[in-house]
Amino acid sequence: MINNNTYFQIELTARRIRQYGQNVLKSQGIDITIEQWLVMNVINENESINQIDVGEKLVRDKPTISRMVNHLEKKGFIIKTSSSTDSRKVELTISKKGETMINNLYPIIEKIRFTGLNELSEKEKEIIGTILMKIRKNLDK
Amino acid sequence: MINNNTYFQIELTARRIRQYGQNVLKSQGIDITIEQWLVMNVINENESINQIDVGEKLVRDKPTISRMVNHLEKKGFIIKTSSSTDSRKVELTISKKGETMINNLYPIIEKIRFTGLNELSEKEKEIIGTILMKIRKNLDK
DNA sequence: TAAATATAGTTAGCTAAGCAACTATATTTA
DNA sequence: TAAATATAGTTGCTTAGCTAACTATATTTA
Repeated sequence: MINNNTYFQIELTARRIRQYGQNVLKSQGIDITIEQWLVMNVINENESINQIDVGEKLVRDKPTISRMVNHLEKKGFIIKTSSSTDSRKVELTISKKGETMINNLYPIIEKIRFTGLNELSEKEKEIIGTILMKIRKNLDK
Repeated sequence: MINNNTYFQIELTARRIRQYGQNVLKSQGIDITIEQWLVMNVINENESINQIDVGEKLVRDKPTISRMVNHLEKKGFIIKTSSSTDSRKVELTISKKGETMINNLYPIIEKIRFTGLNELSEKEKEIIGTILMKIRKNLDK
């Protein structure tokens, strides 16, 4: 049966997590997607980061990051300036509005994380991390 | 760090699996997506199934299945007829062309599955399955 | 230094997922 | 049985992911 397959379960769980998180954000009246939050968070933790580096941290390709960054800029959450030392590059920072959003978001994101994972022991988290990494390594050969 | 987070790893692994599988299919010159294959497979295992039931088995919503089914029909892999007992429903079956595709696909899909999972013991597969289910259950509360 | 190559980012085209609103047919229930 | 409700499927809108092809700027190398 397809539903017993490990791949299927990984994919299903990933989808369920995104869906659950999105619903929580929506229920709080917050106009941002989980993916957009991830980008915001990376920029927040890495002042003046460029798009390539955001993509590397989130393991997303260039066009995906490009569109998400432009989207976040349009929403006024981030500021995008051209690098003065290398004009191919962009420097991304969080705007005042973005900062406010992040401060609102942190506790909610923590709650989302907690909901799915609170019944997992540290040992279990470690085990699942190890197994997932093993799978990715096999696929990267 | 974001990359140590269990959610992030699940999502990343899911993406990597899809990506790897798609590349293998492409390299074999097979014009089908992993998602389309999943739908084909469900129809193949459940003669005359309708779209709602396909959606339930794959945990996808109605519009997603509707579009994928229409896509597969256009490609000539499946046949879609209106149910004679309930004209709201549809009856999905695999066409001759679809059957040929499935027969070609089975060994390739097995190989894809094997690549990522062959170094996992049965015990590990069981453990990861249990943990993933636990996460989903927490989110469904 | 001029030409070739590498890097950063964008645009276009595709598939898929999700939600909401819709049509059409079946079933319930008042 | 007529009206209300439930079910199956479709359409429209949005976001995201991927590939390929493109522009522009930097860096290498011949």
